[in-house]
Amino acid sequence: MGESSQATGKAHLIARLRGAGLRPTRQRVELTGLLFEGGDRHLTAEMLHEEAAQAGIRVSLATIYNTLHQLTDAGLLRQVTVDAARSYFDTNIGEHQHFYLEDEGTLIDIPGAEIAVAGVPNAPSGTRVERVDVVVRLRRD
Amino acid sequence: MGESSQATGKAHLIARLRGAGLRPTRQRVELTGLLFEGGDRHLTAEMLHEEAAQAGIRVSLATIYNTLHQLTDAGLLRQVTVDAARSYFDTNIGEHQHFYLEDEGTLIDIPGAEIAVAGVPNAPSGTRVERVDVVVRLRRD
DNA sequence: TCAATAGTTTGGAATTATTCTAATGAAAAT
DNA sequence: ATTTTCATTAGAATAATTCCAAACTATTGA
Ligand SMILES: [Mn+2]
Ligand SMILES: [Mn+2]
Ligand SMILES: [Zn+2]
Ligand SMILES: [Zn+2]
Repeated sequence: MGESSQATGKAHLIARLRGAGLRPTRQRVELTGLLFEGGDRHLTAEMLHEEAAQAGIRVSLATIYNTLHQLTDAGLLRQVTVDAARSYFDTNIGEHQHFYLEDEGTLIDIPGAEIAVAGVPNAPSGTRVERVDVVVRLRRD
Repeated sequence: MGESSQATGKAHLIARLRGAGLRPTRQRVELTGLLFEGGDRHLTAEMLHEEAAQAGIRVSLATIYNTLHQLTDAGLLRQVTVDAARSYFDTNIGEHQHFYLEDEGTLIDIPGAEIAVAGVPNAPSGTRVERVDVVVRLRRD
């Protein structure tokens, strides 16, 4: 086992990308590594770009956006809209909701089992519910 | 009663603006007229600008943004973030939630009495809950 | 193994919502 | 009526995101 546990998942990452119908390019493998190694994360395109640079990975911002959208379309990421200024991508695709710290721009998961929404009226005819999002907005006190 | 019921509220609008600490300028009076005469509405800056133009009111987009933010800060409007591409302003400031028709970009109110969120964990220390937003995202089926 | 093909990356330009600026205009105060 | 304070505006500036066309790379299948 010459490789650190960080690199352990490389084959898995490639399988993941293939499963999503995406070619496992150098960029995609490295980005999915950053995204999925290390637990649940909420990050913007800019944040991921920065993190990649930090890790010595050279990827264009266009590729960051492409990859985030492709992974989202494949169901491996979820896009979270809480701030008009920027989009967050969530590596946790399980059922859960969010605290949003408006002062920080930080998202915190609320496990889906803990929170419940009751009394949602029937969806207007011709439509179906795609998702129910709850955002608990927080402010420093 | 020479004036149509549309114009009836002019004095009221002026009082409303004064109450918010805003000078009742021609533009603000006309914009608040469009906003608050005619029930609950959800609209973007661009939509309001267009509507003003339609009504023969000449207002710059900068003033539209200024006014929407001032009214929001004064608590007469509420900003709704459901789409990364644009900001909606809601003339209904009562407690309620929303359906969001993603295909149309349309918001529909869900009365606050009908819907309930249970099981929200305590806010992290140092923070307080400012608001709990529920968005039921709909898709054409 | 090696083209041929289809899909990917990239720098930089373009787009779009929103904000900023500095000059001009209007409301409130004196 | 004058002065002072606040508001409006055109257009420039910002910032997130998307688009583009050229250069690259993974995959295919001879
Ligand atoms: Mn997209
Ligand atoms: Mn603002
Ligand atoms: Zn999350
Ligand atoms: Zn509403």
